[in-house]
Amino acid sequence: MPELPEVETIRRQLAPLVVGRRVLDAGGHPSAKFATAVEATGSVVGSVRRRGKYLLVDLDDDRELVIHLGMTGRIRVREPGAPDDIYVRAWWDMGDQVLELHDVRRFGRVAVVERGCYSSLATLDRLGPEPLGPDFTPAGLWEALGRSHTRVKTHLLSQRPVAGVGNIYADEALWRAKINPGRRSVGKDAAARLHRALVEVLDAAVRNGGTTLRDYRTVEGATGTNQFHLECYGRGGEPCHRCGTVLSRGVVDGRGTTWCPTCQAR
DNA sequence: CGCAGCGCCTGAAGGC
DNA sequence: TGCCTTCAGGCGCTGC
Repeated sequence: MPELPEVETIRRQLAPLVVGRRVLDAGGHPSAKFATAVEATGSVVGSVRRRGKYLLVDLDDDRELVIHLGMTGRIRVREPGAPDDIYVRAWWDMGDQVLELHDVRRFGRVAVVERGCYSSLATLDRLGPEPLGPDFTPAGLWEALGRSHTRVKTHLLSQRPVAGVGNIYADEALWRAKINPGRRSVGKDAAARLHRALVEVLDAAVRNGGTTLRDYRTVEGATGTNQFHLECYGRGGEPCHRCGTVLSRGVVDGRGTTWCPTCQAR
């Protein structure tokens, strides 16, 4: 599941391949989530940016192509004329190469919008600060968490207190910060620990090229290596690396969750 | 406006 | 072996 580190890894690889190139033709799966890919036809690609888990491809006519990878989305750049692949949900032909969104489960989506106008994309429109940028602060996180009584993990997944955190890094950061994922309020000290944990976990994951559990691949088709550094996610039933207690596995607001019942006691 | 609950998707894995 | 069920889960939408 591509979260911030995975999308950032993709962004870095994609940018030099497409910047300055013109979209000669484009198309998408007939569903509304992908059909608007065609609207980028004729535009020239500017910079490739990222906000949270959203890939933002600037176009030269004050518009931008927004791509979300959902659960199983992959970005590929291939030579034209390759055999059909039934899972290509959107494509942009740039002449001697084709940019593709490959997405088995179709949880991803594509949109072409006026630059910075995200009213049609509610989550992006109300996205929290970038966790690896200057706007993400311990005090700001504490304040954001205090505005809600939603369980802290669920709140993180909403993308509002901070951008780009999904199930893997939520579990990792909460474990590192020693916060129970089901808590409905977080004190100032705990918020500061969570802030630090999020920055450390996400920064390390970017340096490791993302976490590949099953579907995630870089633009070049490689796997990340961060899966070898996970302390909590996917380790239910195994001993906590801090205290040795067997990690619990359960469901928090419908999301599979792993935590240490000792380090992260209520 | 906030938020809980539901539906979208399909391959993999497990049960019998 | 093969069929069936369950699971994975980000996010948009609906309705209270």
